[in-house]
Amino acid sequence: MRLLLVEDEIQLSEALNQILSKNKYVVDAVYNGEDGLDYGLTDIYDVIVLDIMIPKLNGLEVLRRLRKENIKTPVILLTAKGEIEDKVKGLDSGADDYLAKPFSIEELLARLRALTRRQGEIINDNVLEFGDIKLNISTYELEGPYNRIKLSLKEFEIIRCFMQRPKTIVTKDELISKIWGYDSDAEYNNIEVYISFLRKKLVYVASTTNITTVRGVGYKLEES
Amino acid sequence: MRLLLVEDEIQLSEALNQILSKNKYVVDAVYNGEDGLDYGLTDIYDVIVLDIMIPKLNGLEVLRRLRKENIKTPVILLTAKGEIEDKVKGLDSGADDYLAKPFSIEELLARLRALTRRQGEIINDNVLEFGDIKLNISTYELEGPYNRIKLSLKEFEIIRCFMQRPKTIVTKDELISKIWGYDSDAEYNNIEVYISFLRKKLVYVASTTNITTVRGVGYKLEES
DNA sequence: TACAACCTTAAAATAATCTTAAAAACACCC
DNA sequence: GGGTGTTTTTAAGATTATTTTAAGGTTGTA
Repeated sequence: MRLLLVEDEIQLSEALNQILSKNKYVVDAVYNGEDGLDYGLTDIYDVIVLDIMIPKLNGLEVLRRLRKENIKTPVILLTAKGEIEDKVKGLDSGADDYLAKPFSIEELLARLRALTRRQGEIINDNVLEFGDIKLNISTYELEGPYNRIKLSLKEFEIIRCFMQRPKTIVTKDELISKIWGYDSDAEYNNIEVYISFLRKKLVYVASTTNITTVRGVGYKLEES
Repeated sequence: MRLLLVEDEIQLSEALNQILSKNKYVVDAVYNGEDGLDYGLTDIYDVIVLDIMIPKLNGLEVLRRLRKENIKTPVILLTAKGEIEDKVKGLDSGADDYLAKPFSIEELLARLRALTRRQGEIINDNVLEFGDIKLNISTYELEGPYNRIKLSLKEFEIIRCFMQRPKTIVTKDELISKIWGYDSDAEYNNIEVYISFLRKKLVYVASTTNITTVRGVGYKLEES
């Protein structure tokens, strides 16, 4: 689960980074609005934690521009006390949630869980499930009815995309920008190779799910 | 074993720092409540020694907020004589132990040992167990079915991390921040070297457990 | 049938990790 | 303080897993 943290107070940022990392988020921390926007635009994050009062470009502006560019990543805004009512709640800022400073870490974690859960996955501690397969987020292992097998990093990231929104099409471009980076020049064939690897492993664990190809578009994970 | 020392009297702080360091604690010293809270929130410490009468934010308040943020690090409160009865013992402050000034260093060390001992998973007096190996916390010895061998400090701390939560992945970054300090610039290769040492010692004691590597992520301790 | 998209496989390239040895730092003892 | 043994760090080459590339085969659709 990739998380972008945009917070200029170094102390707070580092504390949050530690705690979030401990809670299995892969955290990128930046310290001003400009960087926040740049990073956010890559669309590789599952959730963004965004302070409002930050240098160079304030949080609300960052959020507005992200939404304008059609980035739908869930955002939690961090606000100093009192800021919420006036500026934020009033306008439809496009945020998914707010949290007034000072906040409890537990509350932040709870809201993060809520936000990331709503994206369609069934989370069980740190396991992603669909049909008869389980993907262990912390061991990178894929488990089926009769077997379990280790996945490489790329294999893992790809099947994770599928399992986050099963039965829906994931395009090749989406996979490339999510896994290789948005400015990557990786070839479609790269994906095809990994899809082939993954299909073999799905057979190996004896799953009834399969990755079907949607010609000209991409792939989706289904139960057969 | 990482220790946070929150004490504003420079003389005392430095003296304690010296002694604690000599007793194998990795000490971070701060001199007021605010910093104490910030550092404590990072949740990287195994124990916190916290004076009550300190500037900016008093020790009890620091403790209260740590607990509110769900930081469970054991805390020893240092109190001037007479403070205990009134303020501390009465309220459920969340402290794990108290020590009235002036105290003997030996007493502090004893209580620290007691506090840090109670943390492990399967503890038998001061032995951590998993599979067919035992790790003696006070002698730094690793014991397997057919042998026993002394570990160096770093070797000990690393395998201790594994044995506190066996079968789960411990990342390299986690190990570095836990054992070398969170702002350390130790290289991954350091860990790799120690993992190699530890594997040899696991073979030497004829254990069936082994440290498996999860490429790109970290290591975990397993039974084979 | 022809073409484009896709699949599969093996090999080459890259990157992470392992292992060793030696240097440096540290602790201990006289 | 100097010598000795231990621990930690650094460095370099070997090993292994992963990722990329490339080439030829297969499939679906116009």
